[in-house]
Amino acid sequence: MNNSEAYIKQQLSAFLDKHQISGVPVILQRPREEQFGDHTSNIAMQLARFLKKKPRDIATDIVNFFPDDNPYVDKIEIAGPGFINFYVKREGLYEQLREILQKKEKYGRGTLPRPQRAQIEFVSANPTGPLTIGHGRQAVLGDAVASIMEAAGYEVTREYYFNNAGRQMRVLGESVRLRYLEICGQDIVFPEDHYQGEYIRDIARSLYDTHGDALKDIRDVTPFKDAAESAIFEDIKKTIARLGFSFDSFFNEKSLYDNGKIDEIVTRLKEKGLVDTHDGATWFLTSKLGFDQDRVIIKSTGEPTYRLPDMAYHVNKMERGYDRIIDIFGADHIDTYPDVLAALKALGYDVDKVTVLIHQFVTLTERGEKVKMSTRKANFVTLDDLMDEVGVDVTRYFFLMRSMNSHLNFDLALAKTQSDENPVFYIQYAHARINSIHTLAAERKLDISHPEKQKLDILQVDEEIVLIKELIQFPKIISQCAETLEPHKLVNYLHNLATVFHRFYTVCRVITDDKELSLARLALIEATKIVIANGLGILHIQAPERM
RNA sequence: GCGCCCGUAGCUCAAUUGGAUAGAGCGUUGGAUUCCGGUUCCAAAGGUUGGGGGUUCGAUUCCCUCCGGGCGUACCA
Repeated sequence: MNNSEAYIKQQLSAFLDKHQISGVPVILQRPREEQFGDHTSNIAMQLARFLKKKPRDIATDIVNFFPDDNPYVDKIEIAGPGFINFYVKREGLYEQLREILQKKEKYGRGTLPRPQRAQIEFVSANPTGPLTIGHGRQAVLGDAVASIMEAAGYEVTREYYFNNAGRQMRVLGESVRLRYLEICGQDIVFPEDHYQGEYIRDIARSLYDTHGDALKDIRDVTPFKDAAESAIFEDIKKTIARLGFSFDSFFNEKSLYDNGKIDEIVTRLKEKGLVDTHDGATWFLTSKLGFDQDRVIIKSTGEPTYRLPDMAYHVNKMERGYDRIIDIFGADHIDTYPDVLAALKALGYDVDKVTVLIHQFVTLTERGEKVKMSTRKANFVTLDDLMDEVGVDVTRYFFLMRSMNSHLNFDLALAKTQSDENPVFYIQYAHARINSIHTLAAERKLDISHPEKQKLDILQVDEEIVLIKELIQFPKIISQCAETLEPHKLVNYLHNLATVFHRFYTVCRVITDDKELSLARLALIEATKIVIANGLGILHIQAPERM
């Protein structure tokens, strides 16, 4: 929050106190249109029912309540049905512009009132194959959410939860074993429901390279499974690293069995009278908690369903003492979490700490036709393939530019052809352009080492003022994104900022014979560069010096 | 059938969480550069926000109902 905003809010609160009104929030918004000023309040319309007066009359009272001379507000107008529009003094803008130049890479960070710890779980794909484009969306989304939270002041743990036991993994091991036997020269029948991908052959090949045919009589799939798991995991980690981040921890579901936490959940739920056994299975009585049906947590085979370890895992997260716990799931897992949360709540944990983010699918199209993606059938395009085609920055940008609860339509052919005119380059270009102006400034012997000490109030052209106003939104954007956990808003902001900058650049020549003006404009574009670099940095997208 | 998400310009998507004349990109059409990077800028055309009701000063946003699409609705994860 900047000074003018704080001042206006304070005055409005004082007005409410004077009239002994409570329960009406004082909210300032930034008007959509430039002509409506810098801040706007709808409070007069909100108060109409309390004061039993016309909104415009109340607005007049409020305007009169503001002292004539104050350090921040230049002009106040009443507009439309009763909006109060505030026009701030320019001195305040220059002050805030200077703040950017002083704080540099710290600008916009640390908006959280007090430091908090957060854990965020995402990707969590079992190691049965390379990451797909679908995983890519979640990986980039999760990392960006984590990074935005870090910028706001959270200490974030990025966690990957996986299960290396169970049916899926046995099938994987068996798939490798069969390919291995094939390489050994045996005739095999490869079942349709096994993993068809070429990477299975690669793993089998490397086993053959190190062991020859020594494993051909081993019926146990374990060595094949283990080899596949470690090879695939290594691959996944490489892909993640290429995307520009890494996980702080990999949490193995198996540990929950080993330390008895799985059994403990059943016992504790039993104590609450929420567990029953019939038809050979153990049931979680969700119908007692308002759900329409009970859920099996231990199958008649004695094997738990996914719900049970999920519950134990979440209890574990709770006990680690985080302030916030974020789960990111694809839309296909939408039914998994209500039971888990219900169990947590029943066991007395504070469920409000948990935020579940569901993102919709990536529908991949090729020449207008939908491509169904399945790891098992191997008709998928891997995340690495995508990065090979369009690069890391475009990949990240593409996954981040849309709201997560909107389906992402990914036309592969289009992504390739557009990769050289992608919107991400539009933002990066602004950054590179500024750098190149700085280079010229240095050649002209202009001293730009201390832009924060520059005289700034000669920046008076509309395009300059608009740019300043856009720049100083940045801290608020970060805190809003951290609150709503929506990275696409930061993306949209940066794109808009780039637009405002390019417009400024077209109208205002930075380096001219007027030395004082040149230095002021150099300071302005330095601030622009800082904000773009900070924003892209948070999204883990490069801000290049030249392109 | 039930639950969640979505439906906005030709296409892909936004919309300050209920605000003023619903905005961008791509595509289409027409313009701008003796000068700091034209991967740029300006302009035009393009809309009954899927349909219908309701809530109120005010609805793309909230509620109801229908239509259409996606994902679930397992003793798979």
